[in-house]
Amino acid sequence: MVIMRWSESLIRTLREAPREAEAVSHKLMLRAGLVRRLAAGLYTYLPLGLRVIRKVEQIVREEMGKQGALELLMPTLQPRELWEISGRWDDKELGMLKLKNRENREFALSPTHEEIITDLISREVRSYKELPLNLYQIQTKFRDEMRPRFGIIRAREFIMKDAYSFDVDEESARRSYEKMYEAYSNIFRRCGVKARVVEADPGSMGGEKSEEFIVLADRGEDIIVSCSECDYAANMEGAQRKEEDEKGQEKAKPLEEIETPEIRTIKELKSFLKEAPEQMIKTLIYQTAEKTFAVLISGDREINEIKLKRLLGCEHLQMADAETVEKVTGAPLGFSGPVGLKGIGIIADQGVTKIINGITGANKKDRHIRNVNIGRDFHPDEVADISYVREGDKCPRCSGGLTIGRGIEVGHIFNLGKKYSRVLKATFLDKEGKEKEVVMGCYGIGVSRMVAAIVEQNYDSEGIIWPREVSPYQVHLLLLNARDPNTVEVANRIYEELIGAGIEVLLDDRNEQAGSKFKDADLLGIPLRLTVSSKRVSERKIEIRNRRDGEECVIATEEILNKVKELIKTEQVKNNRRLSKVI
RNA sequence: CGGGGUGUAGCGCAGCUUGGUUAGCGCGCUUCGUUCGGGACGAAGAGGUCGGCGGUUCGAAUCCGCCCACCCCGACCA
Repeated sequence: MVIMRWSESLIRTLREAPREAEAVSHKLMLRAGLVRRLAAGLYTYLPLGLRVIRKVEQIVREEMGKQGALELLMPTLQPRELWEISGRWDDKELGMLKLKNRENREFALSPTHEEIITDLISREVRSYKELPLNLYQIQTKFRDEMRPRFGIIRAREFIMKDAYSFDVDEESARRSYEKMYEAYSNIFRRCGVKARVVEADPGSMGGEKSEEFIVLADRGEDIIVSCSECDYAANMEGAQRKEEDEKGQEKAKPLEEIETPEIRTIKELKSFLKEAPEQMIKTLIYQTAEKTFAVLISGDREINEIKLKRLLGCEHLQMADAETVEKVTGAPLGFSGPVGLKGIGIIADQGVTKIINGITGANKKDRHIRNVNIGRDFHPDEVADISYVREGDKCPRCSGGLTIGRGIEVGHIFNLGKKYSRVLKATFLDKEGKEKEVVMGCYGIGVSRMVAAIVEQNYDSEGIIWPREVSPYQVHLLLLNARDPNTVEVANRIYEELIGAGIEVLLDDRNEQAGSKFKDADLLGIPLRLTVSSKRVSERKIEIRNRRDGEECVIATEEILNKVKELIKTEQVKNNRRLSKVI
C-alpha cells in the first residue's frame, strides 16, 4: 500500500522560499516540497515531485501510444565513434558532457539520441514493409549548460521524452510529423498548459522544418512575441507585424538641406532637430561577400539581420566599415541617405513607405535633408519586412496587439529529412527493390521542465493550483481535530473509502493547527480539499473545497464518494474549457 | 565566458561602514503545559568551522588578498 498519510511521508513545506529561487515555479516547487537542489542545475525530486513527473510521463505515454509510437530505452552513455560518424562529437552547441573510462575510451553522456536510434534502425530495418516506425523513450538527459537557470526550467540533468520517426518518403514523414503535432497538442492540454507554436530554426539538429511548443511564462529562457487576441506567436527573429494601412494625409513639401554639424546618430538628430525618430529614415550600408547595398529603416526601429539574410539568401552579412561607407555615399559615417545614392542597391523596410516628409542623411558631411519622400526623391529596389517587431505592433494574422514576453520551450518537433539516415546508412529496400534512405523526424518534450511550466501557468498568491491530471493526489483530506478519536475515525473511514475506489488521497493526519493545514493545502495545490472536523462530524457532514476557484460546499458523509467523482469530472471539463481560450 | 549581486543555525534576515565579552532576531525543530476552523501562547532547550584558505593585528563575522559556491543580466541553447 502506497503511503498517503502526511505523518508517514516526506513532505516538508517551507514558509519562505530560499534566496536562490527567483522564478515563481522555482519558489513554489521548493516551498511545496517537490524538489531540492543539489548543485546548480541538479535537482532531487522528492516523493511529491516525483508523483507529478510520473503523471506527466503517463500522459505522454498514452498520447504517444495513441499515435502508434513504441517505447524503448537507450543507453545514456554513448561511445565517441558513433558521434564521429555524424560529425557531432565536437559540436559545442549540444553541450555534451564527455568522459573517459579507465581504459581511456571516450564516451558522452547523451544530450540526445539521433545517432543511437538511427544506428539501431540501420541494423534492424531492411524493407519498406517494416516502416513507418515511431520509437520513443523517456529518460534522463545531460547537457553541460553554461548557465543553468530558473530552477528546474533549465537544468543540467533533466528528464526528456524523445521520439524518432522513420518513414519511406517525405509524404509519409509529413504524416508522422502531423501525428506528433496532434499528440503534443493533446499532451499540453491534458497537462493544463496553454502552449503556443513557434516556427523555429532547426539549428544543430539539422533538417528542414521545426516547430517549438512554447509555454508563455514570466520566467522563461526564450523571448517570445505573442498576440493577445489570437494564437499567433513567434520568436524575435521570425516575428512579423502588420503595417499600418493608412499613410498620413500630409502633403509632400520641397526638399530642404539642413546643417547638422557632428550630428550622426538618430538620438543626436532627435535632440538637435526636436523631431520624432519615426520621421527619420535611418540608412545603413551593409556588405555581403558579393555586394554592398543600403538598407533603409524608420528611425525608431531596428534591423533584423536574420530577416535580411533570409531575404538576400546569404550566409554572411555585415555592416560596412567607415571607409566603404565614405566610398559609396561620398560622406563619412552618420550622414548616409537614399537620395541621390548611386551605384548600389537600396532595400527598404516596409515601414519606410509610410514616412512623409522624412529626414535623412544628405550624403555630405554635416548635412541632412528634410522632406524626403519615397517615390519622388528615392526609389528602393526592394521593400520588405526586415525590422524587429515591437511591443504594441499589430498581429500579422488578426491585427490584435503584439506582446513581447518570455516563454518556456516544452516541446520541439523536427522534420529531419535524411541527414542522419544518410551518414549512418539507415536504408531499406522499396517495392522495386531499390535501396533508399529512411526519412526521419525527431520530437522532444522536456518532461521535468514541463512540471515547472505547469506551475508557471497555474498558481496564485497562496501556492500551486494543479491541473487535475498532473496533480500528485486528487484529494487532500484534512483531519482537523486529530485528538478527537471520533473525528479521526471518520477521517480514516473516508480515506479508506476513497482509496478503495481508486482515488488518490493525501490524508493530512498531522497534529497541527487548522490554520497551518489550510495554508499547506493551498500551497500544495491539490484540486479538491475535504475537511473533516469534529464540528461537522457531529452533523455527519464534511466540507469540500475547490482549490482553483475556492468554491465550497457541505455534504453528508455518505455522499462523499459520488460527489468527489463528480467534481473530478467537472474539474477536467473546466480544464479543457480554460485551455481552449487564449492565455 | 563577460557584467552585476549574495554567502552569518534547516529557512528568512540583522550585525560588517568605525575590529574588542559567551554572534543576535523571526520562523522552524525538541520537551512540558495551556490552546485548537486560515500559519496560537507561555516556559525550558538543541542547533554556528560567520563560504574556504591565507594575510594584517595583542585581538577578525568585521580590514586586505586569493579561491569557491549560488543567484541575476548577457553571449549560447535539446
